[in-house]
Amino acid sequence: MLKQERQSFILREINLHNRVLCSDLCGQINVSEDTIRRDLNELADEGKLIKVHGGALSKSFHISNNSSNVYSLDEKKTIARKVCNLIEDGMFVLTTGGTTITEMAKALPTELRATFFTGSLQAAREYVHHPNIEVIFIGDRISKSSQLTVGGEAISRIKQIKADLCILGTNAVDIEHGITDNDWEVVQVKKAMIETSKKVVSLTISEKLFSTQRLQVCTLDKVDVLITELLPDDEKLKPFINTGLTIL
Amino acid sequence: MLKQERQSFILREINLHNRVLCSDLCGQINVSEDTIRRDLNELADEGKLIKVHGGALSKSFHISNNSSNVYSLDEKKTIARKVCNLIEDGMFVLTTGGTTITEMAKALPTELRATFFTGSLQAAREYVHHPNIEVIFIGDRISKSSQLTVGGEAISRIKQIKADLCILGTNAVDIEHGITDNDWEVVQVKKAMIETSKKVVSLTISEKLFSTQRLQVCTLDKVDVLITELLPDDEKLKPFINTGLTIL
DNA sequence: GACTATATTGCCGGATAGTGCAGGAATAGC
DNA sequence: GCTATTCCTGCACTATCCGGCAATATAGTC
Repeated sequence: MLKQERQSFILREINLHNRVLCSDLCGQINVSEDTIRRDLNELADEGKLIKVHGGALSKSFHISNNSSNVYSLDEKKTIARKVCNLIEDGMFVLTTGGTTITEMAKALPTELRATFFTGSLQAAREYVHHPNIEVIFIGDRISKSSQLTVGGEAISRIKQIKADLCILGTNAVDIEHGITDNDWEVVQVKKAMIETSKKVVSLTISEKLFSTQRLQVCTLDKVDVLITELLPDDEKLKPFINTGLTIL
Repeated sequence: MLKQERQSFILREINLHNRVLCSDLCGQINVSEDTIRRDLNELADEGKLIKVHGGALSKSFHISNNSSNVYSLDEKKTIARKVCNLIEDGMFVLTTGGTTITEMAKALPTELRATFFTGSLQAAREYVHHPNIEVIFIGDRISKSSQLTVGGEAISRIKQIKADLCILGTNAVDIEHGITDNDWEVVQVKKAMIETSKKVVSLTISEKLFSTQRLQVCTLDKVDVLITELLPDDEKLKPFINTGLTIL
């Protein structure tokens, strides 16, 4: 293989997986690690990737996806790890957007093969980086405030999908009012998602428990699983357990 | 074998495999490696391929894999400024993705009020930042390599839109072969976009002029306006002017 | 046909690029 | 602290490149 070919291969690999290891690459391309290292150094000099000990990282990933200003990042990462366990190979998964969903997308195991449906630009951008996930975007008008598809067309598309799992990034949850939100159009979309899915999972940081907003998305009996960063036996979650929800 | 024969054989070979080796070719054609090398150098001077140590690479291959970081940013900004003049208030604009389109999105005047349709995640993310632009995303499966919507659903949606303007980020343009690309699914989408639009604008950096890829998107007579970073009276653009295209 | 100018090709020798390997330095993880 | 990788440097070997030269083929001219 020619040098330039090899470097292109490395760049493709990096755009796909966001990172590469010297040891992996030398197996895939069948050259010595020294050669790979030299390639990575050259590409790093050209500014096409970021060289790190043992491999290299995608530059775009690092710049565009710096989660530095995400609120409660650690909590969201904890949530992300938990929700990954619910997703199995071959599933059809319908998701909303938001930072929690974005963190989940990053935490998805590499070997997972599933089909993800979403109307969120942020979420879709994360999903496409995953090597084995098929991404279907639900089209229609994009709401500027939420960067989410809204509108009748989107809703009728969603209703055609019979998803195994619906993963909702949730703004407010309360025993009495269930899941609530503040954007009418987004609520319509979420309602459609819940309706068409076999199992509904709500992700939320504990701070948003017992809070409400103006518009109801659904009552708690529509929700199957509630995931927060807390341990399932936490005192705060007791009232939710009593409603019959599964807590993770 | 004649020299021209040999060179066109090499070009065919390169379009087929994206790369050739000096050592392989001299066996196939039965001439010395020196002759092959001279041929490759000539073809490289004419801009028909990229010469590298040990062989040569297809130009398209090289460009498409290099665009991951912002390649030729200044040129793209120049293009962006020119295309903005074509967009008027109230228009329905259909666009593809790519870095050139992304630059255009950033350059759109704040007071412009128009409706933009796209299947590109990158482009959509830029459009939503604009205060007065309505963004409609064309949904369906997202192609990982191009981060663009592809598939029959997308194509049938596109055909329902009667756009005033279709703005194509273009990978390769040539007098004889028109606009060409290398991803079958993306080509189908672009074809649909061209078909349904009143006016078709092609954006490309001059480096991609006179280059071809494997699959034809459309012939030049389908294109109304060609925009590059060059001045309209540039020598390189002469052949395109002769075809009746408007050059900006 | 004879001659000349030019293009094309193959070959040679020195220069250069690309690769792998070895050994010591640097780094990450425990 | 220690150990295991990973990194870097210098070196050797090979493939490739480049310029010049000679042989041959081609085209045009008288």
